Amino acid sequence: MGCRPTIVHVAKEAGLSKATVARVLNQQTDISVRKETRLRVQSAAESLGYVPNKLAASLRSSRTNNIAISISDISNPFFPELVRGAQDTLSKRGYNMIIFNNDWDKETEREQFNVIKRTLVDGVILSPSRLDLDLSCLGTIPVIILGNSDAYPSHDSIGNNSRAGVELAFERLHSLKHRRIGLVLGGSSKLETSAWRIKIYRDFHQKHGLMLDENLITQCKFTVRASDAFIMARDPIKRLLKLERRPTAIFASNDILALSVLQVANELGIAVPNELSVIGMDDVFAASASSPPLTTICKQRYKLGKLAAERLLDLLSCPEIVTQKAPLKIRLACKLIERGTTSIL
Amino acid sequence: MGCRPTIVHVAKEAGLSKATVARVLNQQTDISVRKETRLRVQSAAESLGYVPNKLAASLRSSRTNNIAISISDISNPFFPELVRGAQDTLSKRGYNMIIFNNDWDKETEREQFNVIKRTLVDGVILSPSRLDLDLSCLGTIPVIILGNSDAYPSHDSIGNNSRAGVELAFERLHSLKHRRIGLVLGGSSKLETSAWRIKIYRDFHQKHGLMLDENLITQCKFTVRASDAFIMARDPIKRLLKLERRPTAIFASNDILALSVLQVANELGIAVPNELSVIGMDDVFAASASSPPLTTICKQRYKLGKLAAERLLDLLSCPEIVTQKAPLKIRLACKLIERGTTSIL
DNA sequence: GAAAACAATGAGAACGTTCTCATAGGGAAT
DNA sequence: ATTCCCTATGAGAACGTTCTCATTGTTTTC
Repeated sequence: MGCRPTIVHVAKEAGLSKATVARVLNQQTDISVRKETRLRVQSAAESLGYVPNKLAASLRSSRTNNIAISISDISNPFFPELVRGAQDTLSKRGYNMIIFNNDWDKETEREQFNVIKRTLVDGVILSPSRLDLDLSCLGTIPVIILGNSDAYPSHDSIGNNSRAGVELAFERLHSLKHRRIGLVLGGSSKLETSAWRIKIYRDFHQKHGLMLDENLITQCKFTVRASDAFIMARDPIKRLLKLERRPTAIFASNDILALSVLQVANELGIAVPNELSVIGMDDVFAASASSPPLTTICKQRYKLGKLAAERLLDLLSCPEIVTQKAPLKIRLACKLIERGTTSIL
Repeated sequence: MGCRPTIVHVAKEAGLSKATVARVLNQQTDISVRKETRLRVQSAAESLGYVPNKLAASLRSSRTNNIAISISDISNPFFPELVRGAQDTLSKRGYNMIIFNNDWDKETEREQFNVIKRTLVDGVILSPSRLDLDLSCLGTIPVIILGNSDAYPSHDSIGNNSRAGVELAFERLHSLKHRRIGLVLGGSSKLETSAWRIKIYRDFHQKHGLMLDENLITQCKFTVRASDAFIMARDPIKRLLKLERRPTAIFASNDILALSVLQVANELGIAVPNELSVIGMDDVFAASASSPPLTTICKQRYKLGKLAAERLLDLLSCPEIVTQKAPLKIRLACKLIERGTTSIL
């Protein structure tokens, strides 16, 4: 036989109609099929090596069991574990995952939305590249937003409570008697993500009656690839660490930048944590593997993906909850993971 | 209109048949359609907000434009970049990628093969969990094997030339005057991957007339999650570094283990690279971000994924090459990336 | 003993494309 | 004028399922 056997072949082999075969093969336990019939179908399917054609099934039932996940870059250390969390949940329930990388590019993302719509996925897990994204072109596909933004009030969103996490870092450094704390940021200060961090930084200084030294705020270039960002951050960090009154502690807005701080400090002969405390953010694998291991604010990446997937599955199995209740807004708590890069002044 | 418009709606709107609409929308430039007709179709499609249904198209044409990639674990630092390389190539040509994680588990992998077959992907990029894998159940789907094994002689395979890479590491350490070189391996010595490394280690000693000290061979437990492997490796590594005659240099079979060496050495007050040289393997992101940055044998992960995808696309666009020629076997060269963890004795 | 209910199966439309073949119209060749 | 060919379009089957409705027995009910 040239091409693969279809349900019709199985039906013929078993001497039954394709309707009956379908009933057996779809395990619809509620529908009545004689036991003997069931066995006849199963042995016919087996002997022919029948494998159902998901395409045809999807076309007819308009359920594909495919989920799209749109992120900025799978090779950015932040994402793999998140994806894994989502995927473990999805595959357990028979869903496949299609990944899209948008490289933080609005146009790419837009084009991918079109692809997603053509592809007819059952749902989308979306880490938006920007806050002003038009989701309408996704139509009625259920979407879960990753991130803690309020830019999508009508969608479910699941994120980390990064603000509280950042405050946690500053407070910890303060309790360790640090009073000159550097802030290392990725991307321009005009970006929303940098802006609110600076605000928290200011509020922190005000709250504790500390003088704020603008020189301690360091902006690093934003780049798509993590390894590039790591390199590009070196110069501004070197400048920061060579200030005549250099900071005694640094908070970096992600682990990649924090690790860059560690490396530059090492090269300049500044001992971490004795002469400089460093706190990063995300708890990427490389953070636990540095020497000394990086103290960091842990975002629950795996759980983030897991919860997003679970919520999506809920929406799919029971669409009423979409309209019935207000959209779900989850903010996962960030934890301080104190490793080897922080010490009392 | 409740549901999305189909090609029939567009045809009606444009006052044409669906055949003509299909001709226009599929950009078949070789087929003749009047310019005016073309425009009429396009404006009709636009005004209705028509989005083609890929499912139906795939069912009819039996081309899905989906590629499956089966790897052990996307959250293992080795894979994201590889995946990215494949994906960049694929998406440029209009293919989507579906990811499967098998967690090194044969049963999981087998089950996923069934899913893949149901899903009707156009091709598979496969990083096999074992060497004795039965690929026959994938039927006639084109498969590209990732890895340098010869276990699949009839399939195309693309891998890194790891053996040459390992030799490179030993030779480099030798040229730096190291004569007591430790070997840190992941997984049991019975595993094929460990076995051939040990063989190279022995051959290296023989070639240079060095005495081989079995105590310098350290096996670390194999675990699925990289962060677990990193932790579990600490004890055996500590034992190695506390030997009365400890090695002056260490080669670890992957960066995760090498970083673990770095961390333990740091804790024991052993200065790297002055008192201990370390070479890892893979050039994972964390390797460049450690302090000092890790000298490592670089596997070309992005290129690996890219080449696999390109080859797959070649097979798809021109199936004859499968049968015409012998299977493609590519071994990408490994390079030594000398960073800060190696120095002359 | 007829009607009703139920269990088990079959027939065939529908999903939205692609693709093959047919057909209409118009110009060139004979 | 007839034939031929070429261009532009249409008609409708096919892809392999799911799903609705119909049909056939068999059992239960009054």
